[in-house]
Amino acid sequence: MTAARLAIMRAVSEGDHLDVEAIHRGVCERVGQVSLQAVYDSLNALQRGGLVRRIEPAGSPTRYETRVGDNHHHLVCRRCGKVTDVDCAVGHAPCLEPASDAGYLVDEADVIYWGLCPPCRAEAGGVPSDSARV
Amino acid sequence: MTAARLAIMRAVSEGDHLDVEAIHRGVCERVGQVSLQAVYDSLNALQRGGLVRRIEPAGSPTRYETRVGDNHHHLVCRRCGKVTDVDCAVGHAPCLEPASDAGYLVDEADVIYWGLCPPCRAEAGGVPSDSARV
DNA sequence: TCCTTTACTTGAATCATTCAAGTTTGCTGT
DNA sequence: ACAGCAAACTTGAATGATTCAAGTAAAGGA
Repeated sequence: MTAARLAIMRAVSEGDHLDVEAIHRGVCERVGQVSLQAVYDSLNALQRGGLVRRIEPAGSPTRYETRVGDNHHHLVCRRCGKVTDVDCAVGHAPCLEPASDAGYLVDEADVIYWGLCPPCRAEAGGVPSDSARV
Repeated sequence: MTAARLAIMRAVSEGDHLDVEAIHRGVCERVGQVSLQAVYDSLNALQRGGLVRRIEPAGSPTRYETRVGDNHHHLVCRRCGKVTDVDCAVGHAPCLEPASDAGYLVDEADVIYWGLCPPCRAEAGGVPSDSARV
């Protein structure tokens, strides 16, 4: 566990669901020049080790958080991409076990709620024809 | 609505969560040479029109299905990428509304159950050290 | 101190998807 | 029938996040 990796952990835990580029910037601010690939490499290692969690919303770059080990989900803004944590809605049973598992050995349930975050909602609210799509 | 687009609809509805390349192949078999970009373009149009649904599991290319309008989810195999439909586990309330919406205007809940499909499970089952990761 | 492993660097490659620009097609109104 | 127009399609190039490759540096164990 090196200085660079500690800086990555700090950047991820102090940031709010940052993407790799943002983490890279944060790390460089703290410990000087670190290559982007080192950040990719380290994040993969940290994820394998269970220290960070990956969030991969469709159509936007991967993000990372340090809240691991619990069963929580995410709200993702369709407009700005912001990610917000949500606790699991239903205890944990239905979230980890589908109605029928079709023979699958399920080990994780990934739940993403898509919508508009408050600021984007306010901006889009002025244009009724836009929000009609919802 | 052209012949090419009808062929796309047929390929998607007869296939099992195909990706764009597979749809393209299916379309070409039916109606002759169609460009890949036409397929991308048409699939986007069909999705905007609500005729097909997009499934974008992290780390694998986008897939399409024609089962739209209902609230169902997906099992995705970590090993081979196969996608299988699952009905919603809990009525529909918790699936469309998170415990706390944090002010978001939520319009969709995306649920993916990750695991191993039966064939991959059988193959991986022989190596206990692998399944320990689960 | 030597040796092996892990971390890191630079540079190039990959791959799905989109952008751009121009051409063809098919329909609408006159 | 025909001009005009929008949608569909084609080819070719670009984008961008991520990974691969190969070599260097640093760190820890014997």
